[in-house]
Amino acid sequence: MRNDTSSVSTLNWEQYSHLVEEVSVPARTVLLREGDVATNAYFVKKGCLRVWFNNDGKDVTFQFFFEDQGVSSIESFRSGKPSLFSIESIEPSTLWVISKINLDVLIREIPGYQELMQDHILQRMNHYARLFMSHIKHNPEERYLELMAESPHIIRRVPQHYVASYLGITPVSLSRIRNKLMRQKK
Amino acid sequence: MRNDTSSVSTLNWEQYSHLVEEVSVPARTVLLREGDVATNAYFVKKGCLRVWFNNDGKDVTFQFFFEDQGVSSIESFRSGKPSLFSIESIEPSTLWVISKINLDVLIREIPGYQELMQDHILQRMNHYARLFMSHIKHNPEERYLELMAESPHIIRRVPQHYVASYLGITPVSLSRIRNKLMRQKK
DNA sequence: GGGGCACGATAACAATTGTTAACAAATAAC
DNA sequence: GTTATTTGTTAACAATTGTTATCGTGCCCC
Repeated sequence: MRNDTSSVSTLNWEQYSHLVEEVSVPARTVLLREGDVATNAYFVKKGCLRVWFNNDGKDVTFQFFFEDQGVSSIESFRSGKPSLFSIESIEPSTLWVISKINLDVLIREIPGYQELMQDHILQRMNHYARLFMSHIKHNPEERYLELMAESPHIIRRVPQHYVASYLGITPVSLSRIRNKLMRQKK
Repeated sequence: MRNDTSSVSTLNWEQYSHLVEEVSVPARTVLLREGDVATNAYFVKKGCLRVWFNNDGKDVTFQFFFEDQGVSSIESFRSGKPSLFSIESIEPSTLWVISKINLDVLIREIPGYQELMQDHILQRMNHYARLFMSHIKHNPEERYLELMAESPHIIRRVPQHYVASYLGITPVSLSRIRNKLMRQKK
């Protein structure tokens, strides 16, 4: 399996308005369905998204996107093969949508795109490496505390059962961990 | 924390013998100690290495390297800052060692080094992403079975307690999982 | 070949997590 | 406003994992 969701570096999208379309969607709207071929890339203007795949009938959420982040299935986008995951809105969201064809134009228009992309991939590599290392060195409670410290916006805006999935535990277990931490705090 | 061990793509090291030195080390030899600044990069000719860091007095092993793979702390190497992890031999090993200065020369001599590096980083990103996703979708037993299927050489050559650490569980638990799988097989 | 060390299996017990189900509370849909 | 749906909490029980300790084996070193 190849995983490669990708947040395109911050750009001033307004100036490329001839190539991108602004779209508003309600909460829980699927933008790309697992198994379909990606034809668009998205950039979050307002709201948030999650990326997930089906594992024996259960959602596994492995990434969240918020304002000023871009997301697409690069692999499906480039290869034309079915995407291995779905992209879905969590909150009602406003997005810039760009088609594959227009993105190719855009790439030629942006100076230093290669370098942007290189930096971006290096950043993502470090992100995943840290996630992996967090899992082998911390237990679920510690991972939750780490997430609270490093990404409080995720805790604040993402429904708890998606956070549980992201932490690799069940919603019930996360609820218990929160309960335990609350009791300790008092 | 920044994580960036890196296996340089396969190269014919013999032809660069004026820049690299061949060194043999016994098992359990530390090549780079956590906290020290990296001055060398290594390439495994024979044997295997592990990369680990100290977490509250306990080893956490998060990567293994075998024949024809290169390893260094790129970050420490580039920035001159202390390395966040140690590199240590598991088996008696023969390595090609290259100094920072000579690597810079080498980089200029290798045609298409940038592209090699780009590919390499993309590969590593996918590797870490898969490791992370494996952790949130599988339990320890499933992860062990996956490791057996995808990296049997790790199971074969790496001491079990390092494998346990890599899987994010205790040696005792891994021993139980193996015992359970053996009993099921009969 | 004796002594230490690394490695792995197992036992006993505590702690955590998964599973299933029932029940609130909040939100969305009509 | 009433009805569904989604989300979160809690309980009860099973299963798994962590912790600590003991034991045995194999290996290296002197």
